Amino acid sequence: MAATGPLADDDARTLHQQVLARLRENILLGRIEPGQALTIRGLAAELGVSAMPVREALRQLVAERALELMDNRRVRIPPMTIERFDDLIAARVVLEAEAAARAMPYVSEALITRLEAEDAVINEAAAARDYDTWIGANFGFHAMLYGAAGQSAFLPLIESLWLQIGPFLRRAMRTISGHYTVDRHSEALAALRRRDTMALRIAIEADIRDGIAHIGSTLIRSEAMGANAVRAAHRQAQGERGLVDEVN
Amino acid sequence: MAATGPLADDDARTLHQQVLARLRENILLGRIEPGQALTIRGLAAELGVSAMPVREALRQLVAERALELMDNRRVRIPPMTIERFDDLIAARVVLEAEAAARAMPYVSEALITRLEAEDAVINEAAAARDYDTWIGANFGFHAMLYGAAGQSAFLPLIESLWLQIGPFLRRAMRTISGHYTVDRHSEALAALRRRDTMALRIAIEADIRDGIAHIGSTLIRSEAMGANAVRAAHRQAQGERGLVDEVN
DNA sequence: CATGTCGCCATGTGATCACATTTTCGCGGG
DNA sequence: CCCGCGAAAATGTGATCACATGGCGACATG
Repeated sequence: MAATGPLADDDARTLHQQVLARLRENILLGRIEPGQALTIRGLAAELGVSAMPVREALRQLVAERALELMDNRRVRIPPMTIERFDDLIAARVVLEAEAAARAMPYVSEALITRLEAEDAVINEAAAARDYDTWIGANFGFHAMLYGAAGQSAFLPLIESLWLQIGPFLRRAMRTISGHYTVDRHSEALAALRRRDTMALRIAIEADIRDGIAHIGSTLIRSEAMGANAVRAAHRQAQGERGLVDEVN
Repeated sequence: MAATGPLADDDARTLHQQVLARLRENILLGRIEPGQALTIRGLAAELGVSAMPVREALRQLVAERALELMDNRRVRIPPMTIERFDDLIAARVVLEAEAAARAMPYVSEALITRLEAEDAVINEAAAARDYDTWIGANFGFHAMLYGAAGQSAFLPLIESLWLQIGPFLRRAMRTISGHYTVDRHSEALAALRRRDTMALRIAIEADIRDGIAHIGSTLIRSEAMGANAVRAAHRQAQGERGLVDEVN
């Protein structure tokens, strides 16, 4: 079920492109559980295609670090470790703060309006615990901002990081309970309106550190401690901070 | 000739892995000219394999942004533009400075000795105009440093950037004449010995900006002006700065 | 009980082919 | 000369198959 059903019949793209897009989305949105079987023949059967486009798509996802090739030549969602998580967060902070600053001159009022609409979608999805939309719109918000200048060499790098974090992010979201609204996205939007690049950098970094970095850090360290610590770590996370943008 | 000859017979890796490694190396070292034919059947014939491992390797290289998939479904070395070049340099600066700082606690005296040896290789290769070794050892120096802690999520990102810059870097090297030794690597090594993280960050950034960013910037802006400006830009680059580490 | 061996099955890899798509080339006309 | 058209050639895509590799269970042995 890692492919979540067959491909549509009337798509003009090559099968490989369709398979790749499907799997990327499923990884980004955390729909594939770690440990779930990812075999070429299994995915091909589920998607209703031959093995070829699946093989090539898997190669591409390995290259993007969304999937990991193991010694037995199978692929899997890479397990999250403390060190890897810290690396991914640090890389997100330096790349996304820089990408946002570089995008600033290209951000129009119309784009700010669209970003606001996307932020509203995020907040609704968070309240409704619609994880697909929550992650998808969140990524959409960031990609929209960094892509304001059009093609950017930063975007594929950032996308690889999101793909790597996606499965873990969904699990981290599930540890959140309650509903508060401390909103780093609105701080970023305010910085954009004021054309304040430094404030934008700070807001993007705070968005990452106060969001996924905080909740994810709690989750991954609790996993390293064992299952019993999950509840204590969960209560700590709940008590300390607002939660909506914390999962960015 | 983009593959530079057939594969070796006694390699234990899968053919796909061998093809991928060969093509990655050739792209990183700038052995493939922009515009050079990259067809599946052509590469397969040159490497002495069937189309399959070549197809899969090309998919992977597209995912790493080393190659670009065009509308006609062919792949090519992506052309360098001013905007893209600026993005790639900025991304290198933020990622590599951070990766170096994170690696600092794991850098041993033995590693510093190995870095010094690699730097000597770079200097010899530069003096001898051995572009393969010059680029390869330079990348080796950086990868050795950032990989001091072992696996790092930064390294694949950085490697993608080097793959994207590689073909252009080789061309930029060819515009350099004369032999001076202003050495940013030795500044980085000095910072490592002193355990001075800020100085290391500064040295890495200076290495990138005073090196490839400077020469490459000259080349790409001259290309945007036209071929006649190449000589004027070339003389300017020669007159201003030492040249060895400037190509980093 | 633990360990090793063997056979079977699932899965990945590489080769090949047919078909789809794109490029090249030759010819004719203006 | 250039342009358009059609055919042939080159190239990419997807399907299929045979073989290689790895995992697992059953069985034998100490």
